[in-house]
Amino acid sequence: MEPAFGEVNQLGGVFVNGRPLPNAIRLRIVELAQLGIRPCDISRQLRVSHGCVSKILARYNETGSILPGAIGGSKPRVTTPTVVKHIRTYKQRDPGIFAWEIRDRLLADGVCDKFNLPSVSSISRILRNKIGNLSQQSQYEPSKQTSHPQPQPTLPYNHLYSYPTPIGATGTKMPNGLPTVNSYVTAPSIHPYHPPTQVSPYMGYSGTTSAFVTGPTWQPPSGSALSPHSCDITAPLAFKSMAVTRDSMHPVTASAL
DNA sequence: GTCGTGACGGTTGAA
DNA sequence: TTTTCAACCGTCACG
Repeated sequence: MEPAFGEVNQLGGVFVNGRPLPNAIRLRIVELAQLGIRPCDISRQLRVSHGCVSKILARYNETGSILPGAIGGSKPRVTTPTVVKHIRTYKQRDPGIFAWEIRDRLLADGVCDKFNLPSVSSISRILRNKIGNLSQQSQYEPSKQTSHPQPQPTLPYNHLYSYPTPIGATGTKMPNGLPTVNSYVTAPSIHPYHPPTQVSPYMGYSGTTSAFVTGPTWQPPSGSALSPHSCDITAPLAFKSMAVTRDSMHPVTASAL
């Protein structure tokens, strides 16, 4: 894991395997596409594989976000304290109850929905590990809250996955639920990347990534009709805040520094 | 020549 | 502290 130099693709572009392209590049891809430039030309121009261009554009069309998905982590926990509590209750009421019956009951009682319903094996594990050796009082009883409270499990991934509409926090969102491309634009706002001082994997892109926002070759679109999502150019901060919340994903800052 | 897609090797972070 | 696992990434090759 020493991505200081990155790798060079067939087009001569530099990338870091396993890491997302910089936001500036991603943004540039979307911008060029909206200017009517074909993906194959974008691919050549930015030296990004056409598969990647295709993927980023597809994602943008689908989610309205140029940002990559959340890398790493685990699925949100479904065995919340509440769920465990209910399972324990079911078990106490009916010691012979099967895990699958508990599962059905959790669903029927509205404790869980189909999205956060624990698997039978999870329930079995709970019965074995948390309830089987539970004396009488619960470790989740408020009166027994000696350790730190369990992290609220109903939102564990939301903070990561919320950025398909990444600027929702700032309220810059189009009626269709998608942010505008232009909301990401405006040079000073796109500063998630420290300019590659020495050896950035992205120096292969016709200059630094900051060249995309400050260089003479790219004028930020001024809210013309090129955005299918209309033209809100009032959100330079939107991108900035988004970048801040996701700055950990930045290849340069995360890997090369 | 263009584009969509799946395999692949890689990174990441929660459990 | 280390390992495991499942998410994601971009590239490449194929059709």
